[in-house]
Amino acid sequence: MIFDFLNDLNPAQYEAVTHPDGAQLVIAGAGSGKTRVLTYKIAYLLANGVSASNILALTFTNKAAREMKSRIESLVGNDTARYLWMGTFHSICARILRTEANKLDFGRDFTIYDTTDTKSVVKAIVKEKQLDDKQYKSSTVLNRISWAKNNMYDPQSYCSNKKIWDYDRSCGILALGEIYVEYQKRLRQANAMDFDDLLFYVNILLNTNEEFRNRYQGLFQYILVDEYQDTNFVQYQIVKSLALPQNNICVVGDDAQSIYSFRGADIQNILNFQSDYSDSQLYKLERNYRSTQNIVDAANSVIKKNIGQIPKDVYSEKEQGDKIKVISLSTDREEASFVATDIRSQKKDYDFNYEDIAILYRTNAQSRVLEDEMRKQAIPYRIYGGLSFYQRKEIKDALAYIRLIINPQDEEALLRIINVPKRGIGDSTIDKIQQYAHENLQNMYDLLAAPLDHGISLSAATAKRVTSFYNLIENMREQIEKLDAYGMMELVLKNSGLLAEALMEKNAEGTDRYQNLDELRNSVREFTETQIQDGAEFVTIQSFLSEVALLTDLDQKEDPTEKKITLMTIHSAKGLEFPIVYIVGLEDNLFPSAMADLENNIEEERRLFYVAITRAMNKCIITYAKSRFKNGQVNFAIPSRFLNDIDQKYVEKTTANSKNTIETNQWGRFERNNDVGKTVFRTQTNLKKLSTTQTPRTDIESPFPINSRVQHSVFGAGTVLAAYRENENDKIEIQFDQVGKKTLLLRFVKLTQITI
DNA sequence: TATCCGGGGTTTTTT
DNA sequence: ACCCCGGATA
Repeated sequence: MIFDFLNDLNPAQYEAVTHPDGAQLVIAGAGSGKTRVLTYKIAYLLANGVSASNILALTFTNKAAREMKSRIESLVGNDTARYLWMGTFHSICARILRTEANKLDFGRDFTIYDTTDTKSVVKAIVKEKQLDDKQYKSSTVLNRISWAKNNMYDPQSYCSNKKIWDYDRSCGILALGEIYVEYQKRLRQANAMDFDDLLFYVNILLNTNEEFRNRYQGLFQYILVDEYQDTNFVQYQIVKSLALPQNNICVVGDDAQSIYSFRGADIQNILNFQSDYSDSQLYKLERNYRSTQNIVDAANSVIKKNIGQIPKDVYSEKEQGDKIKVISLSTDREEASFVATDIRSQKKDYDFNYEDIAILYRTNAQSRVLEDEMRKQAIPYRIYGGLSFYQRKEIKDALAYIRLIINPQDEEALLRIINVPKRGIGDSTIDKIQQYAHENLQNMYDLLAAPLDHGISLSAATAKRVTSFYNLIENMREQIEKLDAYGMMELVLKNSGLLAEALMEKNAEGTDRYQNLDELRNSVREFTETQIQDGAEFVTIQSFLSEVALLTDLDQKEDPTEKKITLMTIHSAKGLEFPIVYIVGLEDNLFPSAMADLENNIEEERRLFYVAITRAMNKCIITYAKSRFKNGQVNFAIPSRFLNDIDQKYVEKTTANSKNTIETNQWGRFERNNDVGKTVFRTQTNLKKLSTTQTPRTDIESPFPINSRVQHSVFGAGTVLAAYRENENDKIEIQFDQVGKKTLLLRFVKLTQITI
């Protein structure tokens, strides 16, 4: 019987899966089988004769899409799942735009600019407009532009909007509109889109192009959206528009797990779903199949502290399980070493495997210490986020060659590789050509053929080098129709000289780079083979590149034979589960983040904590450190307020060494009971050369009297020469005499007394 | 043109 | 501790 698989579902899941046509909201508590419902629902539609190509399923990661597809294939017993439109918003939009690019006056081989590219565009604009790059930091500008696009403001409407103008004025960034205009112009000239453009343009087409709208509304008869609580305004609009007119739309999510507001996600989308679709049906999945009762109950007690959610009652019928362990350590190093040691004992005493274990943290920066410690204790680990494979320099270089070959207008790619490997084309040469190109509205690439013909003043030797770079690229361009993706990648690696360069370097770094390039080559081959298996006749390098641009390292294939623990941020852990989860760094100003002390952000941080706890199936171990090395100096921390949010009856507290108290007096000396008498100073900023114009003051209260001798943990002894007070910030600067070879200025912060 | 040095600034989370 | 940039130097 083809509907046999429905027997796998519990009653609530069954109802959701077999919901008839129309709008449907599935509120799925953590671990309640959300993915299962989506998967089975699609299988159910297929079994009912709906054609795969008429189903659009939007997932949060590409990996989730892949896994779901293969699961569906095994449920329905054939490979029709291949024709599903399934992927992230970004990859689906990219796919649509490849075929519709001409409607927007883009070429179909447009490049997708990543953050590095967009940053560099913004920097160039700010520089050319002679704006202050402190005020107009590329990250600030890009955040703002991203916000604008996510809210469907094009450059014109951005500039003419009074509210936006007021806001930008209050931030002292009034030129933003102007930058946005120029930015968008540049991207267009480069035949490039950024991440936000992919969504933005699809929505533009839906709003303005009737033929387009009819085509895709007709194509997507059924729409399913995973993680709906993390959709932003554009995504909301796209879904809303595509679902018309029949509104066969099924959204799945959990408002308690909304953690992406920083990129525009609006929790209201899920809260308002029922009023947006008046005849929608609500389903709730409340039974958690993942975690023990203790974990579920503890997580519930945390999330209860938030107000304004869809009421639900998540419960587990698994065993009670261990209590959540909360462990206090004195430094971040000790925290890492505790975790490593504990992992080894879990593995030995309880027979867990490495792949059962994850360490989750709030910020990527925390991974460093953990990594060191894992290596020290010989624990195999896999780290996600941070510098991913496709972010590495050599990989980006190789891909930039491909980008330029495919899209000669791609100026960022050109700038990246014109002198990589070194071929004697320096900054001033590049500047001249670029300037000429911009002034005369020409493509930089076209000028390279014969720069002297355009009157660009270069020495004959330099011009020759430029032309030969042009010929290098042109020669490869000629092969693009003939060679498949793998062939092209081989050609690029060889002809560009990147492989040779890595090989020449006879150090560890060089071999590393060589291996990475080799891995890139392998991944192209793998890609090519998979596509052939899926029925493609000829796999182009274009298809590889467009895939890769939207890949995250979460999407990387993992080798199942390699058993490793997982290190990742809580954000990337969303949707995953592990038998044992360590959550580290539960300190105020870290988790919750220092950026989030405003009342409306604290709830999102708390949801993040909820997400972290609910990743755990059997054991959840939480740690915090009393001091942490950050930005080159020791910072003292107090335990996260979230620790108090957990109902203590689910918690077992351990202090690694409970006698270890730290007290600081208001000037940042602190004394430990085990080394009383030693005075350690907390410095707030880095040491810097004395360059102050301030006049020393003698009238202020200072723990360091003039001419007294002090001992610094790193810089040794010094004499206090002067003290300053910096406005009302309770900061005091002290000038030491020759420490090492330099006169140093230290800055101290007045601490409020803390006791841990 | 390439490389080296030093100063200054810096940190949330990601497609 | 780290990265990025600019200026000086080879």
